[in-house]
Amino acid sequence: MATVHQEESIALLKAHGLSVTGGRKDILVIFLSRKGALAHADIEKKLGARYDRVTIYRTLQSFVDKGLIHSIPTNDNSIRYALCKDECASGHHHDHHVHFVCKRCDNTYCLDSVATPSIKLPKGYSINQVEMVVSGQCPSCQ
Amino acid sequence: MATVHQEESIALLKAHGLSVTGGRKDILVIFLSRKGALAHADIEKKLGARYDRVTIYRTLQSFVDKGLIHSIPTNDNSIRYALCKDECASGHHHDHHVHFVCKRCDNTYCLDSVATPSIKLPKGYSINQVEMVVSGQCPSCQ
DNA sequence: GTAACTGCAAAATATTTGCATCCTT
DNA sequence: AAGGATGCAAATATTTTGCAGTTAC
Repeated sequence: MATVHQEESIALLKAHGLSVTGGRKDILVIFLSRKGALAHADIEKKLGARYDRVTIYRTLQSFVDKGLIHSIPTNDNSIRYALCKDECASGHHHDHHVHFVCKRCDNTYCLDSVATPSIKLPKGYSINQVEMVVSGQCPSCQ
Repeated sequence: MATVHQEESIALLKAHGLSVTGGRKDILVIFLSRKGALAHADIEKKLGARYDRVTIYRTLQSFVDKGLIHSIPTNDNSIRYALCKDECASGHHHDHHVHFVCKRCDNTYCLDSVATPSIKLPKGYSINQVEMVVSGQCPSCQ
């Protein structure tokens, strides 16, 4: 199982034009094995002291740049990252799904099956991107 | 005009159970005269060196606590604050309107006239709050 | 007069940058 | 071998906390 994610992470890195290194593999495996979104601090905790904090910053940034992960806005100032779906091209994210934050267990999920509803804005606004973050309680916490 | 906001800010502070002080008045006047949302840094810049940075932190926090302003999540890690509508009670925000971030001028607007569309989640999720942030170009920047 | 707000100093935390070294391709 | 990734040190930025003095009610 860990092996599966190992190989998948290598393939993903290559597919996104990133060189395969230990740190990138390990961080990507964390994303692959844990479905929810992760904050910088979560990753640091899960990695133990294996990598420098600076490396994590740079790795996450490179993942975002290459369209491997995307950031999810939260109102508590903690940016979280989640894996992108295949449609995400480098630099152009098309994550038109809804993010769910559980107020009980604090996990963040990407509800891939739920599309962001279409929305109509007043005259003069052009829409580029829509982010929708729903909070409440997830199934495990009911 | 500035006078109008002065008096309005005093009334708002009292209505929300906050004592009226110079700093709170000045910060609230900024929110009242500038319709868009503001980040901590924006406020600090507009205030000049009149108040300590710590005071601004604490003032914003007290405004949020008392339901005077609410925070808007953005994906660039900068929390922005905007005035709440009347329906916002202390601690219980009911901001079911859409936030719009202009990618050109970087202003954030609360589109009060636009309600967040209703959404249906998979079984097991209970919805507590919905945040919707649309980005693109605002009318002034077209 | 009392409770709460403010400024200052300082601590704690988070993020960025430069550079030398090491690793991937 | 060359370019990029990493670790370390340090600079910078952000946020929090404690305390003494001041102000609002």
